[in-house]
Amino acid sequence: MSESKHFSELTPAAERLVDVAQGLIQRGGYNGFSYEDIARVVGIKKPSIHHHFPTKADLVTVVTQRYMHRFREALLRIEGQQARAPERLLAYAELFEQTYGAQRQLCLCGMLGAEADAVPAEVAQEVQQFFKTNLQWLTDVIEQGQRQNSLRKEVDARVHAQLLLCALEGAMVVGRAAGSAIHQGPQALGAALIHSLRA
Amino acid sequence: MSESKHFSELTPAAERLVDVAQGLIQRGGYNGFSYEDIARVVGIKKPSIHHHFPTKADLVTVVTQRYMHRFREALLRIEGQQARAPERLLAYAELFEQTYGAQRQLCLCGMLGAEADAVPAEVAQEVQQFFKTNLQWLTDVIEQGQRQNSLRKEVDARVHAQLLLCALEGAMVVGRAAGSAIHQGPQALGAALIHSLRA
DNA sequence: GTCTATATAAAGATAGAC
DNA sequence: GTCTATCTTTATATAGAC
Repeated sequence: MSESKHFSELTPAAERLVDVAQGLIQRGGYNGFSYEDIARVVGIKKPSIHHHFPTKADLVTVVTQRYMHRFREALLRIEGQQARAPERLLAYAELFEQTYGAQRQLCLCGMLGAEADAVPAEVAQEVQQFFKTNLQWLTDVIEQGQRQNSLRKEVDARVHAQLLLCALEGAMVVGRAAGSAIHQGPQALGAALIHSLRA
Repeated sequence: MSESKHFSELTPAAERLVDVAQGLIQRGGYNGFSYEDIARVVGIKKPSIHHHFPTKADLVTVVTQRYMHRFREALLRIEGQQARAPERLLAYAELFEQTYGAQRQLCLCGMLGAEADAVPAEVAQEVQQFFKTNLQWLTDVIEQGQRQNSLRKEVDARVHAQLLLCALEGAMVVGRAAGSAIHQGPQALGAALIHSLRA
């Protein structure tokens, strides 16, 4: 377990590697890419990557930590821009739509979560934190909406937080797997679910 | 693209390999297991596997075809045992619970779907068929329920078929990734969703 | 149907020069 | 920070004996 840099201290070269690695994971998973794949895309040689990230686990840990941090920033942004719970939930669904929309990329943590048994323990731990954070945030928002009378009071906030998160993560998996057979992206499915939650 | 045996013609030895391969994929994904892993579990040597399945793509194609076939059988069984749409949907959710419940295994096609860009084309095609079949079946059941007045008529059957399928697939991914942080399995989440669909 | 032996290539990683 | 060269291990696969 080598000590790795914090994502805030990355040089431009290292940041580029993290960018490319993230995209490759979102497409093919942890075991679906290699340092060689990154090297090809970035235009350097394989061993140069080890200078920045000694091991693959180091690299992916930083990728995941940065992803998590950016997601937290996005949640804060939503809180700053939307006052009411239903709108906050819709904006949340939009985050998943943006990830998926561009190139049918999966949520990084969705992908790594599916592979949980086949990734380094450090990575699996970051991924677990990602989901705990998201579930807590969604639960809080739903409870807030119930207090403010914008969401139905009869539903269990925790259950419906999970329902929304799972539907969004699942929409990306099923969407890319089913190809053109599916026409609803995460946003549309999320909106349908959120609609049924409204007071 | 070598011609491979049909899953109905497997010898007991070959069937055992398919069993083990399926479990390994459900835990670690296509790129998360090797012939060596299978050999270790089954108790034979690696090259013996090639006698039954020349390539990894051959093996996984058969695994997926058999999985798909069994799933179709399960859908037929539900149709034979449950007359009403809400009960059919609950029985459907139960299928996912059984897969996930035992050892936190993912749906085979959920896993392979997530990895779609990193698996052989033959496999990706089987997976696509799996999701098309499931979406069509769920849509039909929901429409039937709407005609029979057991499910709400205002909802879009196609959208809610996707919603249920995505929530169930997502529940497995999120559940294993979040660890003990999640307490609702696929069945509980599915039941909550189906409840909101009832007329 | 399974084995040993072997081939080939890829993946992850290190050493040391520039 | 990047390179060439090299090492080690693993993955996938083949050949041929039992």
